[in-house]
Amino acid sequence: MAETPDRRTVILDKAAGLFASKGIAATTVREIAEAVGILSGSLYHHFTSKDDMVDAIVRTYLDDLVSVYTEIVAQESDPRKQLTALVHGSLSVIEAHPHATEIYQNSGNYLSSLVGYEHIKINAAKVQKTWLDVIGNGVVTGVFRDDIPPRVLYRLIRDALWLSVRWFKPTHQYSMKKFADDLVSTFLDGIVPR
Amino acid sequence: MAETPDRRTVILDKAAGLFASKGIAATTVREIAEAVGILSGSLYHHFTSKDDMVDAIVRTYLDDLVSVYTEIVAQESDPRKQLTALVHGSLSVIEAHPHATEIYQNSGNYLSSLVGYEHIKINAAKVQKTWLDVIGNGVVTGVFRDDIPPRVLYRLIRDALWLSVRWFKPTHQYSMKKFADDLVSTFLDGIVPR
DNA sequence: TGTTACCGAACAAGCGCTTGCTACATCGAG
DNA sequence: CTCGATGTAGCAAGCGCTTGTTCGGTAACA
Repeated sequence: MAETPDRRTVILDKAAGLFASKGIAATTVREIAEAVGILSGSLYHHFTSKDDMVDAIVRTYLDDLVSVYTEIVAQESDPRKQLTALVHGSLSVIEAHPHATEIYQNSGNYLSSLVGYEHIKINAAKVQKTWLDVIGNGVVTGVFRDDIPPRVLYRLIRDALWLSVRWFKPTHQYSMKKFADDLVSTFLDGIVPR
Repeated sequence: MAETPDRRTVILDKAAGLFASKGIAATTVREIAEAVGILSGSLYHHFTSKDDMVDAIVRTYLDDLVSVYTEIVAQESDPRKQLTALVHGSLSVIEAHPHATEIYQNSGNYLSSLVGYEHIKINAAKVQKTWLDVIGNGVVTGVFRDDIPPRVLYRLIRDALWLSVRWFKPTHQYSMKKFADDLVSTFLDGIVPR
């Protein structure tokens, strides 16, 4: 166990918080340094550039997400249960990396200009494929409706799910798990009472 | 009919396109000027600042949105039909102001630092209240389920609806109207066949 | 002759990043 | 145990560049 958390980790934490709340371009390296308690030049002992920090944040986040998704599709085969697990799994990743999630959802156009963008694109494609496979499988087996294109269903769920990081904060009365159940139920059963 | 479209309008159009695709902070006034075919300094004959352009773009957009919503709730009383009309109305506003929509959805943290932010906040509150009233009314009258908080339902629909500006482009086979119907149907009836 | 639209050139501020240097901890050789 | 060598972390200063913005001049037009 590290008694003192790694300096590099602290910097990434502070940077992620700033990137998430102000945007990447609007956050200066001087602000990041001040949040950590050092001067801006000293940041470059730990990272080669500002974009290097961004890359490290997003990379960790996406790797975690992909590994969670991989395990879900390996352990479950029923599309309905898979979809439920994907929602719960995604929200647990949001809880683990709230700042990174927000950065990834908000700053897509900045990320696409990064040097390490290939790695991001590959993982993003994996994530999308997972959802499309699960939904497509559900349509084929008849547990999901077939009159709406799977890619449309995916996008609706995807956006509603991931943008919750912008507004949803769990409370005693309304936990993250309850929210996940409600989200799943809304999409599976609809708003109109059955 | 204006034979030559207003210079100011042309500038706002080009600026909105750049803001939407690259982000506001990442777009320079020199880029905007070059897109119009003038020098950066000449922009300041038409606008007092870069933020002034942003404000004009978002202001027009939100005013249009609020007026569309106002007419909908005035002409329709059934919550289910109101919700359907809100979705269709929103998507027509997206078609009319695609760039402004994207700016508003993506650059919230930049907008919140604007001087004219009060006007934005007021209209944003009006929009939210419209949705919450419609959903809340549906819950009270029993046409919408009551086991999920209305503000959660609102957010799920809102995010799925407005983020479609990022990915949905109507085609011959799949029109905007069809997409609107599918989105309404997904939320009202759910993904599982009834 | 005034007004409108724009040019051309510049300005101050702020940006990411680099550099030369110091203080301190660690550690193997004597 | 001691002591020089080495690596780590940070400071202080500033460089080159880009940014939004300003301003005097000018050409076309009414």
